[in-house]
Amino acid sequence: MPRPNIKQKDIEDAAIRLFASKGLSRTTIRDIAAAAGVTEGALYRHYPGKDEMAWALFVRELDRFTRDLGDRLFDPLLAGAGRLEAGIRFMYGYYAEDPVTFQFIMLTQHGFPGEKLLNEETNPNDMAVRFIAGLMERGEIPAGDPVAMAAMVMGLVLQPLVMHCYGRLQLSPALVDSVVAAAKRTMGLD
Amino acid sequence: MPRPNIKQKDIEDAAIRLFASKGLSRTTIRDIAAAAGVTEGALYRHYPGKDEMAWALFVRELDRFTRDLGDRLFDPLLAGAGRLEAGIRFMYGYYAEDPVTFQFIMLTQHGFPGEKLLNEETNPNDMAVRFIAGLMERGEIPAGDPVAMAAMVMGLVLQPLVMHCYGRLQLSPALVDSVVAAAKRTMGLD
DNA sequence: TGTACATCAGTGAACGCGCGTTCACTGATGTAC
DNA sequence: TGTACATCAGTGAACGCGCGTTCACTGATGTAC
Repeated sequence: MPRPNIKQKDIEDAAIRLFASKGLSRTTIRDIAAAAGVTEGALYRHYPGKDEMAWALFVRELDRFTRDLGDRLFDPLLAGAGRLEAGIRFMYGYYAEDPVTFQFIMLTQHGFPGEKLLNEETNPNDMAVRFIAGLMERGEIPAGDPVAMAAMVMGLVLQPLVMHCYGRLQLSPALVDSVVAAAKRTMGLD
Repeated sequence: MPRPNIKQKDIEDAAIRLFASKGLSRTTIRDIAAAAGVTEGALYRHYPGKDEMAWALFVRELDRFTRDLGDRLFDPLLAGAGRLEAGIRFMYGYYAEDPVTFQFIMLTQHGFPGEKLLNEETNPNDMAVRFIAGLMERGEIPAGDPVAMAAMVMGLVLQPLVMHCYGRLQLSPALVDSVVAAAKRTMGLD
């Protein structure tokens, strides 16, 4: 009856989609299995359990996103303003291309129990802090607390995307332009 | 054995505290009852169920916060810059005074199923949109999309508080000053 | 080339725990007379 | 003032469903000889 196949990707795609839309705890193993066209036991061929799967997918996607963001924020061909702009455009492009994964990354972070992530070095916040600290050290922007500045800029950049998730705000090239401009002004890069 | 008393406040305080720290779905009725020094059934004397209690508390606290925020953003004695500054200082003061409730308001919103809140008119986002739209109409700040501007400013203001929740960022008067300055610059109020 | 065997993703039914909820009860408080 | 009664917050034990997880199984694929 069963014809072996590569269902793992189906399971992971379904899990990310459901986690992103319903949240970790309101998504059940049965939800995922049904959406992937698989029985419940199949999940346990690839992951030891639901929580482990969620965490593994979260880390995988967050690492991928953070690494690509870092490529922009530390592009050796660009100066500070260009790096910031490239980083912001990357984030908005990523969201436009794969909103489900982006939402998964953004909204499920608060859903995990012990703050496992916050010790890691591979997350967008720490990346932004290092980027800003570098600019301050080289005198490209006024000195200050890089952690505070990173928080303000990340909030400014990401909140419009959150509002779009909730259908409150339309995305447009003009919006991205205004976010870039506002971020530059906030950092003192204009 | 039982001595009747006003345990309802104990239950609600415990619930808010647990919801804020562990999230809605990882907080159980037994957690709340134990923290409030009450048996599980007591909760059902005041609310029809767990979800209804969580939602009622959330709406109550969000309404209170939003109303007080509105008092600052529409203070007839102040102009635009003063209103913005008063609103931001109110939010940081509220967080400093009652971080548990603030965290409950900020972080549990994503934990509810159908986006019940987003239809309401009594939430900080809509308040900020109306505030900014008013400034644009009166020409106090450059015209633009008030929804987009509200998202950017709210993100800029709130993200440092989120980072403080996670122990990443210290709060200080200087930080609040820099947030106020950055918000004014973002809105074109300087 | 065919045969025997190990591997392993997926099945489908069952298990059992944790959770929200229920319910008959208790006893303190307030009120009518 | 005392007595009878309604009310109602809180008790504590139990219920039952939904959930994550388990497990004996199936059958397709790859490999050794």
